[in-house]
Formats: sequence, structure tokens, C-alpha cells
Amino acid sequence: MSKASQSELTIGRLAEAAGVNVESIRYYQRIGLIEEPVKPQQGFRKYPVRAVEHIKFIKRAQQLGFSLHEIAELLELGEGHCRDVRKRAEKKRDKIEGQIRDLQALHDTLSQLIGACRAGKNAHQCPIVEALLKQDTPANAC
Amino acid sequence: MSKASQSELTIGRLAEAAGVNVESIRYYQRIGLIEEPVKPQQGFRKYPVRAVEHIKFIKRAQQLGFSLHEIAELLELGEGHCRDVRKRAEKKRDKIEGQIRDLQALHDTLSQLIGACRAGKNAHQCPIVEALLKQDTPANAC
DNA sequence: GTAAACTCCGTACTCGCCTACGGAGTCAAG
DNA sequence: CTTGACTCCGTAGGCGAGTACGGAGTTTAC
Repeated sequence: MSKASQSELTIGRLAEAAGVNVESIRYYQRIGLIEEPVKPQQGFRKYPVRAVEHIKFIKRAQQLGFSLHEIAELLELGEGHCRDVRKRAEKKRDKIEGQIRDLQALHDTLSQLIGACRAGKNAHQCPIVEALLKQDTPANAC
Repeated sequence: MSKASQSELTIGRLAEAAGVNVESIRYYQRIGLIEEPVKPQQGFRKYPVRAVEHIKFIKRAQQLGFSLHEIAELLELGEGHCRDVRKRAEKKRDKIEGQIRDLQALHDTLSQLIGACRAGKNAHQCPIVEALLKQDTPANAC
């Protein structure tokens, strides 16, 4: 029985727990996004359980459109003084606001178009097409 | 004087007008994202002015996190019957809704953390760091 | 104590999205 | 009619984010 079984993981178990594959973890280590535990002279590296959350955070952030570089920045917010941390967080927040606005606009446009398409307002050209390309495309149907 | 000067562009002018570089346009053509005008037996290819909007649309969509492949799909909505177009547009809209929700959640989290950091609620660790990593990181400051 | 499963490490490969290069041909201004 | 800027076309290189591989060493289960 290993006395550390619930507080330490091998890379394989970590990968499984975090839902990524081993190679990705090794890649994150290579680029300095996560820390590589020292290798014991005997046996394999051991990862703390919280590394699971750490990696999940990376994946979540990535799905939100952050690059690994940006994620590294987010993580580095941890070093340095609170004021700096806050400044950078605010900047990030502004950027996110912009993204939300853009997506919202696209969403609204799509909704409007879907409505027009459903109503069949325009017999000779599909309103979606029309709007997407502003008089471009071969155009048929609708 | 060229009689078509305001309705046709060379690739260079198109690139300039759309704010991308020539190579990108050629790349988009290669992958079939935009159509390459036929080459006249004499002279250079001519692009219609609306190609500018077309490319700008691509860049806007890209900034919203669409891959070129997805953008191609959006553009292809133009082919096919209105019902199909609408179906795909609705799917896309749902996806965008999800993205907005995620970004909004991140935004709220960041806002909350920025507030906590500003209030200096937690003397021994920066709340942003704490929340980002859930008890990870070297941690100082704040 | 041996076999299967896993880790380690380096290197190489892939895929998406460009960017650069080079030797043509073409155009437009002087 | 020449010169400089631009186009054309193919091919190569680059960066981000992995993925694959292969020959070690190590651990674990039987």
C-alpha cells in the first residue's frame, strides 16, 4: 500500500483525471505552462492532486478562446502584487466584454435572419445568404 | 483611364482594401474559401469590389473564434434550400449562445475577483490567484 | 520472477493558418 | 522602350498546439 495514494498521481493518472492525454501534459511542461515535479532518483514523477484542477482550468480557458500563452499570463497573475494582478485581470475582462458584444451581435443577426427566412419574406433570395455576403455568392434557393 | 476602375480590383488592391495581405488571399483561394476569378489570357485577375466585404467577413468571423472551415460552412449556407440554410444557421446560433454563456461566466468571475481584490478582503492571498487555481501556485502578494 | 502496463525522454510528425521566396510574366509612367 | 512595381505560381518555412513513436527504465499484478 502506498501511503500517498490519494495525494499524488503519476502522469498517466493525472491525464486521465483531467481528461487530457499524457502527451499534452508533457507538452504543457515543455512550454512552461505547468511545472514538472522533480524526478525522484527511484521511480516516477508524482503530481499533486490539485494539478488536476490546474489542467482543467487550462482546458476551460482554452475553450473560451484563450491561447496557451494567454493562459500562462493568467496563471502568472499569481506572481506579483495584487494591484498588478487586478490591472491585468481588468484588461482581460475588457477584452472578454468585447468578445461578448461581437458574439451577441452575430447572434442577433443570425436570429433576425432565421426569422426572415422562416417568414419567407424574400422569395427570390435567401435573406441569410444575402446578409452574410452583401450581394455576393452564386445564390439560388429560398 | 480604365472603365472598370471602381468595380474591379487587382489582388494587391483587394488585399489593401480588406486589410490582409496578398498571400492570405491566395491561401483562401487555395483552400476554396474564396473563389479565384478566371485568369484572362492577357493581364491579371480582377476581383469585384464586394470581395472586400467578403474577406472582411472572414476576418470578423475569425476573430469571433470561427475556424476557416466553419467560416466556409457559414458561406456555403448560400447553396441549398432555405430550410437547410435555416437549420444550419440555428445550429450555429445555439453554439454561439453557448460561447456567450461561457464568456459571461468568466466575465462575472473576473469581475467578482477584481472586486474582492480591490476591497482587499483577503490579506494573505490574492483572491484572483486563489480562485484561478484553487489552492495552487507559489502565491505571495495581495 | 516474469509479463504487462506504465513512465521517461527525445525527436519527429501533423494540422491549421498563414508568410516568405524566387523566377517568371505584365503593366504603367516617364 | 525601359524601369520599377505589381502579379502569378509553386514550393518552402514558421508558429501554435498538440500527437506519434520508439527504445529505454520502472512498477505492479499474477
